[in-house]
Amino acid sequence: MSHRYARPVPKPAADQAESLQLGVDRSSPVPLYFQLAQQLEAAIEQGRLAPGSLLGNEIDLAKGLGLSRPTVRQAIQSLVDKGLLVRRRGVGTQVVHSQVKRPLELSSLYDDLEAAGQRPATRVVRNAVEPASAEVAAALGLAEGAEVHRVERLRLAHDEPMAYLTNHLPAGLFKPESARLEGTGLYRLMRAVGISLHSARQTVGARAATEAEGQLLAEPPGAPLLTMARTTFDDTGRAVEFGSHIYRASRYSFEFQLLVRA
Amino acid sequence: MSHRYARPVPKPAADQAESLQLGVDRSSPVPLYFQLAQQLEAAIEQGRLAPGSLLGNEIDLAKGLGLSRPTVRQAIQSLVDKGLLVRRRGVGTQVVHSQVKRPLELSSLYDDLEAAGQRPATRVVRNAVEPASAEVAAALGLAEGAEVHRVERLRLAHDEPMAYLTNHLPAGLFKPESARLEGTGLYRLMRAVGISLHSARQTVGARAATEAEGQLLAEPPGAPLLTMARTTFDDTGRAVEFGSHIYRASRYSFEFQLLVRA
DNA sequence: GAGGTCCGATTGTCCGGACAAACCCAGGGC
DNA sequence: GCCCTGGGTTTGTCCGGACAATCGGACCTC
Repeated sequence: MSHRYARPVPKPAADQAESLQLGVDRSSPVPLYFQLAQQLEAAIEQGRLAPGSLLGNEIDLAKGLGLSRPTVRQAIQSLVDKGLLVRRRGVGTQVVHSQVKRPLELSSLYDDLEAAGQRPATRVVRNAVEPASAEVAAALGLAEGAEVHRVERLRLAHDEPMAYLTNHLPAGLFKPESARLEGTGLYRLMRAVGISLHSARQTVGARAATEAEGQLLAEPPGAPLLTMARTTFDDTGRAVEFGSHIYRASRYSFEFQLLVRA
Repeated sequence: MSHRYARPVPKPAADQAESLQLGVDRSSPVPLYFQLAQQLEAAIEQGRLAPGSLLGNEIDLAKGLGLSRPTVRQAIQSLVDKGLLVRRRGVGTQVVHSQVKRPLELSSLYDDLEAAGQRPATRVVRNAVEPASAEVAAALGLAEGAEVHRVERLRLAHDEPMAYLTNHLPAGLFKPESARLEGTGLYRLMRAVGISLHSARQTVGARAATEAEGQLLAEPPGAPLLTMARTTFDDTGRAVEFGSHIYRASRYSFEFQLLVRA
């Protein structure tokens, strides 16, 4: 008991570039820092880089890969921003050991369900152009009475109702066709026509189901519903979508990851 | 109507460094890029930089400030990450014009209420050390039966119950004293003793109130409640807190901002 | 043995430059 | 009038280097 090696992980940290099979392809159009970030992320997810272990120092890593230090730093920084790595001056960069998943995408319910293997289906209940109500106009930044598409959809999983989705889109942005809405999510359609979704503001609450809502979702009146209202903006700051949705609380909940801002 | 100037904002974009009173203090210990970022952010918030307007190009900006381009880029990038600016190659950097607020802090209910001027109050109902249940142990990454602090609090605003908060903390991390919990939020106490909160995983749902829960929150049995379960991690990835909370849906909802990952 | 001090290691900040890629607009060709 | 091409502008990527700030352990002193 005379000797102690208290270092968290006394890893020799030799040529990680080789031991982790890191290496970049300079003929690829993919940026070098991005290639490196992807490889590191894969190594972390597959456990080849153990949680808590130290990454070799930036200078050696750069030398081993034939890159400059700024490029290596850019790669590491992108993973720090994702919450996968933590840097400590004077110590090094280590892998966070926790089940950090994804810091909350701007995701659609459709994609969520599909990723969970839930066989999502959509029934378009309504799809029409109408003048915007005061609430919708305010959310979208339009004049009251301006024309908007109104889309109402029932979302099912395994043939069971999950949620009732009501969306409003400024007319002229693009025309959501019912046939396509049945086969995929709204966001995927919007991205497909070149709208680059950027940010969203959303409110999540709960309330008791009305009679009509109960009918739609196969719940008794008064059953707790999860509500979500969301306004989505493109990268110029224009509001491109306002949705107000209700979910069966017995079947659905929101799960997400938060990162503290530096 | 023969001439059209379709440029979004045909701003001459001369010496913005002067017109916006930008300038850095090289004797300050605050990093240069951070000083610049703060000044730009202030200019945006105060409207001196109008939404949609173009920032002068990076090279001129750097020259005007006596900084290098990488430093200016670092400042701009930090604001892009916050969602305040958008870059377009070949075009320039422009201010997003939308009511982007904050991309969701890891905030405590206490701070939220205080910020809203709601005069929050706390009544500590229970504060004891006990063995961890299976659920708590799993959430905190401890062995079942390991000692944990269990804290139950009733949170009021304007003397009305708002939420009932149940938290579990690994014993030995720090001792949450009831007297201090009455005066502030749990997160503030944890930060004060040097625990650096880093990320959290949370689930938001809804359910009907039980008889006992209704009593606590002054709601009838069966009333819809908003539920939130959260596990918080420090920057080494250790779980430092697990909370499972219920909110009166009639009085409270979650509101937050999402940013799309690049 | 306890405490403070020094020092090597590592990341943080900053510089100056170079070329590539994407975008917008004007001009020319049809 | 319409399409395509070209050039100028601006950001994106990458390099190599320099010094400062911070951390943690080793060493020395008392």
